[in-house]
Amino acid sequence: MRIFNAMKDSNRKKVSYSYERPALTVDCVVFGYQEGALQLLLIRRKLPPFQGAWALPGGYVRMHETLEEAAKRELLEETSVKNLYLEQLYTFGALDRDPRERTVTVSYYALIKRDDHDALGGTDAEEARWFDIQQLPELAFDHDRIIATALKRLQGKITYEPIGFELLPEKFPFSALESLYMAILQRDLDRRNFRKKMLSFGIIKQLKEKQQNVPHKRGFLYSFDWKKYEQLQKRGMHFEL
Amino acid sequence: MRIFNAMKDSNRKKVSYSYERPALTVDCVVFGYQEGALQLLLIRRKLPPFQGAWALPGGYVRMHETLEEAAKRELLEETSVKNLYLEQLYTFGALDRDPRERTVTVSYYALIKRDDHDALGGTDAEEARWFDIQQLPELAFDHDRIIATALKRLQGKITYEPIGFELLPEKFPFSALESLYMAILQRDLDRRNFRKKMLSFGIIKQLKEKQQNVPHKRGFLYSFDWKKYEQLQKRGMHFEL
DNA sequence: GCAAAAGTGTTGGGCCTACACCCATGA
DNA sequence: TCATGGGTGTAGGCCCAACACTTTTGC
Repeated sequence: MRIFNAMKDSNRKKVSYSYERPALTVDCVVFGYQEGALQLLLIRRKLPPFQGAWALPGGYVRMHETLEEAAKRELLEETSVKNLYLEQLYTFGALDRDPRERTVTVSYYALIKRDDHDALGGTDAEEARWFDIQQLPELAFDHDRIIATALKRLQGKITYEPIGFELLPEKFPFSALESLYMAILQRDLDRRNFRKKMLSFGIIKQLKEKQQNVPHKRGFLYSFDWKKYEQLQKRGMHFEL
Repeated sequence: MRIFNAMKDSNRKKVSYSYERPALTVDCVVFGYQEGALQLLLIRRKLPPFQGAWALPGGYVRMHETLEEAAKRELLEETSVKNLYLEQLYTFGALDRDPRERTVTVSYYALIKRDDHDALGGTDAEEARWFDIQQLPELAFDHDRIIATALKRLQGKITYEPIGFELLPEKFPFSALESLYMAILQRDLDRRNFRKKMLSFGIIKQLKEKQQNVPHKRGFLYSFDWKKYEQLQKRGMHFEL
C-alpha cells in the first residue's frame, strides 16, 4: 500500500542527496466505539512485506504536507474517514521496524463517532475493517507496539480531558458514556459516583428527548456542551476522572 | 552545525530516491537546575541560517542509529553532556520550519544534574551556555515553540512521576526539592504540606549528614530511594503532586 | 542580636467511596 | 410478570488547604 501510494504520487521524481535519509511515514491508530466495545480500524495489506496481514492505515509523508495533513490524507484515502479528533502519539524509529529500509514513522491516534462513518473502504478499494480491541489479528511491522502505546495514552488522556465524547454520537444516553469509560479504562466504575462527578463539571447537557424503543425505562439523552466547556476552561476549570 | 555534522558523517555518499524525502533531525531541550532557577542548555549557531543565534542542540539522524541514539550523540558532541534522563517530546513537521528545505524534527527533553556537568563545550568547540528559563535569548527556527512544549510537558510530568530528582544532585537538602518544584511549576507551594506529601510516598530517604557552611540552621540531606520506588511501583503505588 | 532557613501539628471542610431500592418499558 | 437498564441519596472516612512559632547557624 505504501509503495502503491508512493508510485501514484504526482510529486514523483528522481532526487538525490549527499547522504542517506530514512523514509518518513505516518500511521494512524483509529479508535471507535460501538455496542459497548472499543474498536480499532485496520486495513489489509495488499503488497509485501506482510502481504495479507492487517496493519494501521498510513503511508509516506509528502514534501508539501505537514505530518497531520499526511495522516488525514492517508485516512481519507484508505478508509474514507474524516472529521475526527486527531492527535500526535509518538515517533517510532527502531532500525529494523520496516524490513525494506530504514523507516521512521510518526504515529497519530484518532477518535471517531462510529455511526458517522459506517461506510468504509478507500478509493483504492482497500479492505478496511473494525476490530474489537480485545480481539486484534496479527499485525504488520511494529504496529502492535504502536497500538499498545495509543491505548495507554487514551486511557491516560480520557481521565483528565473530556475527549470521550469524540467517540459517541451527538446525542447519547448517559449509560453509553459510562460504559465507554469502562471499555477504555478496562475496569468497573461505580454508576452513581461516575454520574455525579461527570455531571458536576457542567459540560454535559441533558436534552428533552429520551431513548426510544428500548426494552426498559426510557432514559434522557445527553450531549456534550462545547460552549460551556470552552468558557469553563478559560476560567481554569479542571476536568479529572 | 547541522550541515557541518552531516559533512563529517562517515556514512556520506550520493544516494538517490524515486521521490523526495524530508530531512530528519533531532533536537534536545536540556533542562538543568541551579540556585533556585530552572535553566536551559543552548548552543550558538556558527553557520547560516540563523548564524550566531542560539538554538537547541541537535542534528541529523543517521541511518544506523535510532532516534534516541541520535539525540544522545548530538548532545555528547555538542555539549559533552551524558548520563541523563531523556524522553521523546513531540515531532514537529511544519513546512517552513527550516528555510533551507523541508525538515522534520523529533524533539526530546532531557533532565540533568547540573553539578555533574559543569564542563561544557563540545568536541567541535561549540559555544554552549546555560540560560535561565525566564531569560531566554532569541532562538533559531521554531525552537521557542519546542521549548514551550517541553516546559508544559515537564510541568505535567513532574506532578505524577518523581522525575524531579533527575535535576538534583545525589544528596540535597529538602528545601532544594521544594524550590525546584516551585521553579518548574512557577507557583508557590506550601512548605509544610509539600514536605508531608512528598515524604509520605516513602521514596526519599533522610541521610545522616547535614548541610555544611550554611548561615542558618543545618538541615538534613536527603536522597531519592530508587529501590524503594521500584518496589512500590510494582505494588501499584501512585505518585501525584 | 539579627537575618535566614529548618523543622514541626492541628483543624475544618470538601470530596471520594461504598452501597440498595424503586421505576418504566417491551416482550 | 419478568428482565433490563434508568434514576436517585447518604454517611463515614480520608485527604487537602490553611496557617505560625521555635530553633540553629553565620555574620
